[in-house]
Amino acid sequence: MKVRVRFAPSPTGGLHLGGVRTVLYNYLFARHHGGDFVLRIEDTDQARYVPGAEEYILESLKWAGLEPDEGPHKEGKYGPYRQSERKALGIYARYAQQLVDAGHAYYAFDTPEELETMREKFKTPENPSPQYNHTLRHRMRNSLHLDQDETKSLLAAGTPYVIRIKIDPGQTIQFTDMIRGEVTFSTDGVDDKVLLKADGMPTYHLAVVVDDHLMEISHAFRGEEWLPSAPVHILLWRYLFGENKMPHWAHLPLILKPDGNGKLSKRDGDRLGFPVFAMDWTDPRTGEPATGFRETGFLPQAFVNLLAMLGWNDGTPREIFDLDELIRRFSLDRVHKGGAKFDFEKAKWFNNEWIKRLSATAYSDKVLPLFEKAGITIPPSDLVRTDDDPGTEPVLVVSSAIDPTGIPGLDVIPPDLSLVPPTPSRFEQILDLVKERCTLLPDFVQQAGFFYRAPATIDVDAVKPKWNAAKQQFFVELIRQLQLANDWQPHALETNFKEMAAAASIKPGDLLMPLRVMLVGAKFGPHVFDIAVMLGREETQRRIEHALRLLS
RNA sequence: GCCGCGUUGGUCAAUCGGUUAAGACGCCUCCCUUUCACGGAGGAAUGAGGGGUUCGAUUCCCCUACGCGGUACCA
Repeated sequence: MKVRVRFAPSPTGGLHLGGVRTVLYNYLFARHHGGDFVLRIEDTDQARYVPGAEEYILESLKWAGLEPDEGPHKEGKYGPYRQSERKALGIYARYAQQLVDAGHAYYAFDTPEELETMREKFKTPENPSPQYNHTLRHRMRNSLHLDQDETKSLLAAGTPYVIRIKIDPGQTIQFTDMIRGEVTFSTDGVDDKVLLKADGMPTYHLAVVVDDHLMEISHAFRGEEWLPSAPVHILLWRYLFGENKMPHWAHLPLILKPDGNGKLSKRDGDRLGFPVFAMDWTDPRTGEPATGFRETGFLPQAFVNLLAMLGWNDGTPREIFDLDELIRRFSLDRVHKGGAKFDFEKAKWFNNEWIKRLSATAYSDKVLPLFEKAGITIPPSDLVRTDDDPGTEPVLVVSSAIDPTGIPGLDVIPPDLSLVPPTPSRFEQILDLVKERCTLLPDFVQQAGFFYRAPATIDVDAVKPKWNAAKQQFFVELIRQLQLANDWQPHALETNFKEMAAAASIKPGDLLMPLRVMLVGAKFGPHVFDIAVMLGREETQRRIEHALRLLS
């Protein structure tokens, strides 16, 4: 049987971390088994529908590199992929009717107000939320309780109704969850869930079963919060298509908030200062904004990597994986049962790892706009790659991300020479120079901005206390020497610098820091002679001269 | 309340009956580096509680506690 999995979000808002992880596990499973990954839009709740959410979800998946094989954006032979459109085709009503005819479901004419009244009336301290079930349904207005003629005339009169599943008590429902093993429920605890709403839309319960069948889904992954309603779905499968045709279920653990307990929510992100959604999202109805991982400066590789490790591991101490490697190694039996608290510090660590491992050529296009936003213009000549080959994908360059042996700590360079990276542009060379200092993409502006803009302020306090005439004289001489230097390379500059220091009888260390502050403006950055080389002769001289004026 | 699921350091976690209970993040110390990082070496820190089963339980079973989820014409 062909492996087919689906992600079935409802377009009600931004795509949450947990949602992306569900997608990821779907995707990894599908790819691992050579199967299909389909996107199905569960837009059956008209009241909660949010325009733009579907597009947002799709774009998020594209960013993360987890594009579905089929979906509303890419029709396959199982379409349409929006449940509202499937409803219009009469698909769900047909199956609901089939259930009614077989005696497994019934019409219920109770209005929302009547339901509310019922809940109030039967509420007790022992049973705070009475269910519409075998103990109560005979007191309600439904075709089980009403006599046939009455039901017929109600129907004929166009009275609004829903169709509910008829759950018989005293049965044990059991199934094997791929993550949790045997799970058992008694039907005593499950209510007569609505299958078809008064507006003709199916509820999730009907839709998930019908569509999983029609779309030939072989394995169904969803969040743990769905576990309690699994018996309804199993019964539906039994009544409609046969339990033996049912997909294998896997209920994924939740992603929890870092402090305290409970599901991670957008609120927690706002409160603790980290993103929860994949990309920026503004609710079109409330105007409420939320920041995304993308805009915070995460690399999609890191995002996917960290999400994969939140609830799964390959059994080795290894933690850095690219998508291909995850596909190769993913297996459901190594998915955790318990929920995992989200740790933003660790998330940032993953991002820094990926920034370091990749060549800047892989993400310079994402960093460039950040410089521009900060008012730093990069000259076009700095963006040119000398041997620019538009056909080369500048992605995988280094490293331990590719480790076919699986032996921890053993880094293997990929033998695949077809992935020769392009020669970095000057801008990219600069990014490569500072990347180990950056955990989020915007950090590059702080770490490399001085290459393009002379420091607005110079940390003279770091230099002034130990400043003297001899040092002043040294730097005046240095400017002259730099003018003469014919080998403009880090090592040559350093050698020359140290010789000068020796000649002036000053410890090189006492001069290195001042030089750094002159060029950078503060005490940070890569090796100072790398900076000078990158800056170029004139700019280096200019900055030293400028600083000298401030110091004298 | 009822039903279900879960519970190894602060966090992510390995272990699939026998280990000095890995590793990672974070934290601390030191080294490297006359910057900031990277890197390297160390350190503190873990099996919720109680019963069983067993020669032996973190591991299997039961109970309790705690947490989470569900209990909608929401998904």
